[in-house]
Amino acid sequence: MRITKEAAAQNKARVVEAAARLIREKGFDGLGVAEVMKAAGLTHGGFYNHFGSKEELGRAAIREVFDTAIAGLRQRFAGADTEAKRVAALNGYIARYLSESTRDNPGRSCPMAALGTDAARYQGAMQEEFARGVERYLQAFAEIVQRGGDAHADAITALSTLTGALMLSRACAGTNAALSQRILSAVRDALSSQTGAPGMALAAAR
Amino acid sequence: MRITKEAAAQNKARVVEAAARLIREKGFDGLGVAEVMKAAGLTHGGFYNHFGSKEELGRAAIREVFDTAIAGLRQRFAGADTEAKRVAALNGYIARYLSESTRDNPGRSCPMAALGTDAARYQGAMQEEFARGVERYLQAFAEIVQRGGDAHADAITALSTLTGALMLSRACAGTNAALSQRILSAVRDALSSQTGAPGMALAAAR
DNA sequence: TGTACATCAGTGAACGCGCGTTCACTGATGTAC
DNA sequence: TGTACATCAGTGAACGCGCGTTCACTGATGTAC
Repeated sequence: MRITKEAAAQNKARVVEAAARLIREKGFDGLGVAEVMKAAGLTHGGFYNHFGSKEELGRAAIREVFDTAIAGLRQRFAGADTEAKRVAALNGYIARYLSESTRDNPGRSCPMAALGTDAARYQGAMQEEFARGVERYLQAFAEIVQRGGDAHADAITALSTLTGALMLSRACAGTNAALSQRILSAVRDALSSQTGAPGMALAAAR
Repeated sequence: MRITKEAAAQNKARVVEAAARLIREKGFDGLGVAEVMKAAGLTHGGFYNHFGSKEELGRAAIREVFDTAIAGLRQRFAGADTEAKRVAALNGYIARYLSESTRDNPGRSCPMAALGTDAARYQGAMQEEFARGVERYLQAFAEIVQRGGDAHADAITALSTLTGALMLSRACAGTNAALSQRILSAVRDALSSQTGAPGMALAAAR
């Protein structure tokens, strides 16, 4: 039965949101069209009223995931207008990024740590969307987090360390809880010890 | 037609080697049983003479991948018995790990950077095998590369940075060559600037 | 050391399940008059 | 503002392809005597 244009747009948005969560939890290959539609409260048949293909949904989900992540990043540093506040926000960001809670909820956290190695195999539009997302996230991170020095290079190094650590921590979580925990705390300590250093906050090296 | 036991064992080894390359290139889901058998010069029907399931092959491939990687690591530092040689080997390792050549040949390089986010979704035996591999690699890395301080923690931080950078560099390679290149060189520079520091070689922070 | 038979690695066709995609249908919405 | 008709979001069955897995078969190897 036909529904309001507005209702249809909301349905589509819910499908994209569901996909943004599920793609991080299960990967693009592990995600089913029917499953996503069900998670959005719909049946699978109507999928192609909104998307030309599963890949088109994948692309929309990747954009959504980066949009959310970047918005969250900006919000975390929104009020940090003094050096002290900036350092506090930075430490909070690190502690949260490398927390058990984040590790155990990939569906709600960093796109790069959840999809990074898959993304290297994406084709066409999905590959483009992911690369654009990485660039946007790095850009936002460099702008917000850093002053002086080569901000972009520092942002790259810091994010590499963060995403790598979260990814490795997740890979071990199910079977070696101690190692998984040690990865989180080791990298947390390493990065936190730098946030106070003037002009090189969050840079893993300089 | 029946063949020599020895020949059969060689065939199985070739299948595992092919899988070890292909799983890094395409991921476990993207890898087909028939494809792996063909790459090993066989037909798909005989697969179940060697393995109980595709997952069992996956497990063997993951072990093989880590075995190869750790052997390569050990070899690189084999003759480094002085501090100067150790620093040189370390710089060589970093330069190679974060090279275009490595980036463009996932099938022959680091398991963690090629499979990390997939591994977080592995189940059962594959998950265990991967986690064991990470632990073995970290152990080898800590023993070989580091002296003094908390070697294991430093190894974790350094490897997180390396795997994260290689992964991100690959995700951008197809669509944003400049960014991909910048990721490699930024992290190369950041890590290389530390290898000479006494007692904290390769530690991203201390 | 030969000989006869059982074993089993490899082959290629076939099965069957999952999943992306298509399709006929429904009925409320949007629109033309 | 009503009215009649076309549109189209949503439904659920069905299609069809890919791929993991199974199976009957082959013939050389391994083994029992």
